Amino acid sequence: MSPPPAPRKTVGRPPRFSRQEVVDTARRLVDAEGVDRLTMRRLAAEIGSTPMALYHHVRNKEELLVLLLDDYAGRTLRRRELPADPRERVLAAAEAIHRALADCPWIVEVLTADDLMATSALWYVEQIVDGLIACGLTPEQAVHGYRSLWYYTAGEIVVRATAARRRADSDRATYREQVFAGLDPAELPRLARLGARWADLTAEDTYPAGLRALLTGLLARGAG
Amino acid sequence: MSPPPAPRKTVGRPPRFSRQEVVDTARRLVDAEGVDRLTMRRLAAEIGSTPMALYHHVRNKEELLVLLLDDYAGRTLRRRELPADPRERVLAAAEAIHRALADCPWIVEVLTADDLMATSALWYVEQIVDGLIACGLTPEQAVHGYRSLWYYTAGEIVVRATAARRRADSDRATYREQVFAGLDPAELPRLARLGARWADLTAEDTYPAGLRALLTGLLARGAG
DNA sequence: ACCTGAACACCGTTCAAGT
DNA sequence: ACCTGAACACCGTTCAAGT
Repeated sequence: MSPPPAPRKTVGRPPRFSRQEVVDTARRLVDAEGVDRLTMRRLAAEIGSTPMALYHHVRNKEELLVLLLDDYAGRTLRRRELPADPRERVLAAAEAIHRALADCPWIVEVLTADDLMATSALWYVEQIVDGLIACGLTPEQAVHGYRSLWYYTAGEIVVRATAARRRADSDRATYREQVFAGLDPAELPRLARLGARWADLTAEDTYPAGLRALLTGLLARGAG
Repeated sequence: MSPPPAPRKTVGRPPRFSRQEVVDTARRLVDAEGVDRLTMRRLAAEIGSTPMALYHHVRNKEELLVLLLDDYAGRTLRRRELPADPRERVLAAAEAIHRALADCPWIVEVLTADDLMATSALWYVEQIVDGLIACGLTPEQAVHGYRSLWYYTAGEIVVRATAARRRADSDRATYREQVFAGLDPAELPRLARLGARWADLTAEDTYPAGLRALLTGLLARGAG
């Protein structure tokens, strides 16, 4: 009903900086010093302004982080050629999303609701849903399948990132080794027998294999 | 080589409170007011002490959170009867872990490295690994399979929790609806056609179905 | 050994006022 | 409309001293 608001001209004071400049500066700050150092005060100083000026461009810090992630996804998730075979297309699209997130170490702090991905990575979501339908799933099954793939992918990212963060803390690694070394074989025979190998086995990158297994299962269900 | 340190008796000042009291009080605080309100200062006030006294019982706030999660897992993940059939046993164990975490809304802040679970939920991990081996996987495949199930489970929890947190923000839901309503059918035909149904479809609980699909795929790979 | 008080070096955000 | 300054109500953690 109502038309888009007409561009107001020269009402009030002209802006000293834009929302995009806020996001760009935040990105530079995060890349250079890590997400912990991204504070409203620090960012304002970097821009050469005051903390409160930022609140004219973003609602609050959470919105800034969402903007930052969208910006990141928009620039790393460029469309690329995907395989024609639908199954391979689903795998390639999921792996593209996974790779983009894995290369973004601050992602976990920002987190990962599914509607966050949806704004910037919709093209890849489309490829996954379409590929699943081409493999024989109904549209409903395809959406549910996409969600399962997304849970698996997001989980791998989160677990990987927290594990990496904890690895810095060598005491904790030692503690886990002690736990696994001291397991009672009568109580937990499988884990006790695995013992020290647990650390090596869980250090391997099993994302692609698990992704394929999940897709196999999703298609088996759809077919059955 | 060195024996465990002999229990020192009456050296220095007797403690006013124990580490377990710190954890118990923290749990009460989190249950009553949410994890955001758990600060060292608030907790010290609740205990009737000073912030710095806490640092004699926990190394820092992060250790306190890990302790808290372990405590929670220890009291909710009690062992229960699981099905004899190995496939059903794996599903039941994964669902038990999932349920425990889903009932714990502050879990995402604490996060979720796999060695965290391992200390308190080892019995369930054992059931999963053992069940996978009984289904025909090698021990190595079983550990990798457990990890895939854990990624999927952790991802569902994280996505669910952030989605719930964002649901309070009704602007964002409206925003997503707008995005889906305004999709170009020529660009993203599948998503455009799904349109408003996306919200309903993604609101459904698909954890159990995806879990079964993943397990099916893991066992198919193991067998093939 | 355990606890306290004071301090350091910060946060995100609101409010009232300026241009 | 946009920006500033000052303030509010907090943080986690260190340090030096007390018992």
